[in-house]
Amino acid sequence: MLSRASKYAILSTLFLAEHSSKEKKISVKVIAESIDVPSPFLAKLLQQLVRGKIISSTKGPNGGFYLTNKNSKKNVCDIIENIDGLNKLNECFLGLEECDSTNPCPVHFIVEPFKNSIMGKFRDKTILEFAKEISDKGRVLTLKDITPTI
Amino acid sequence: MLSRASKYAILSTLFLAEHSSKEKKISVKVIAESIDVPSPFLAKLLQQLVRGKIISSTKGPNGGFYLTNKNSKKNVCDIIENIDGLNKLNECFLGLEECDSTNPCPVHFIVEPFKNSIMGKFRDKTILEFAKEISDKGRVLTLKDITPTI
DNA sequence: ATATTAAAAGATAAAAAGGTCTTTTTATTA
DNA sequence: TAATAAAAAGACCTTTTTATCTTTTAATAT
Repeated sequence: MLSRASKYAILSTLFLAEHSSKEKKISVKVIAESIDVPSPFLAKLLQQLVRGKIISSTKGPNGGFYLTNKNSKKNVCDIIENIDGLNKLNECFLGLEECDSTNPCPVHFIVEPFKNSIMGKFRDKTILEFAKEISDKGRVLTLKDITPTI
Repeated sequence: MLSRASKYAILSTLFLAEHSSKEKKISVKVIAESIDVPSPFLAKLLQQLVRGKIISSTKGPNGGFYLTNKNSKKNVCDIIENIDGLNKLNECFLGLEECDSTNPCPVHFIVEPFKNSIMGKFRDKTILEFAKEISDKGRVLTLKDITPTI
């Protein structure tokens, strides 16, 4: 569905929304360990998100990554667009070049409503709102194996 | 979403359902040209589908690929399962190891209903029914650029 | 100023996906 | 039974994705 890159980017951004601020920047290393993702790879992604103005960063001691208010009004679609490109999500389920309601692929009318509505939700909710939901409802935010040690 | 391999496999199987029979077997070359897909790569996939009993084949002159009645009662899920494995479609949208209604990822309740409904449809309709719909409604079945030359 | 800390940048490597080519096997038909 | 046609099998290549490592740049604190 999405590339790992996009998934890591989404998780990181949500993590920053929940845990960082202009006063409390977070290093790649910490983010990578928290969501359990390879840190040099994540560094690349975060740099790209900075260039895309999805997140912010400063160098040096006490530097790191964080979200400005403006950043936190971005949405999940913006992240996907920045990393994978949006047509990754929009393209035909069977990979046909031309596939729309006038020239549909065999599964077009099964898949289309699904795609529209999911895209809608990923555009409607800001990162901030997602992050709020996460802390309110205690959603999972890591690739770590969370199976409890009984 | 799906690998190209799965997409090619679905298109080929639907193509066979529409155009082949025990009496009219079709060679990789013809299938590959019809749906516009690289033929040596498709050969591999078709061989795998044969091993998975999704399609049938015979060697030698007038040999080729075709569907038996039993084959044509398989569904799209069977094809995906054979090529990508079903968890490719089932796995968490954000790639989390543990993601279900008790331990949901941030987008779980957005994505889950759609996944279920799409999977349902891919299980309900047989290849035969899909193929009928294609010939009835004239759905597109090729990766070729079908833009008309005006 | 200098040492330090952390991101940025770039080069490189490993793995997976996608694709090709060659040889072998098997069924058909002439 | 020999020639042929087509799948099966397997080795190999290419590109993309994922991941790592090293060096450079820029803030900050001392």
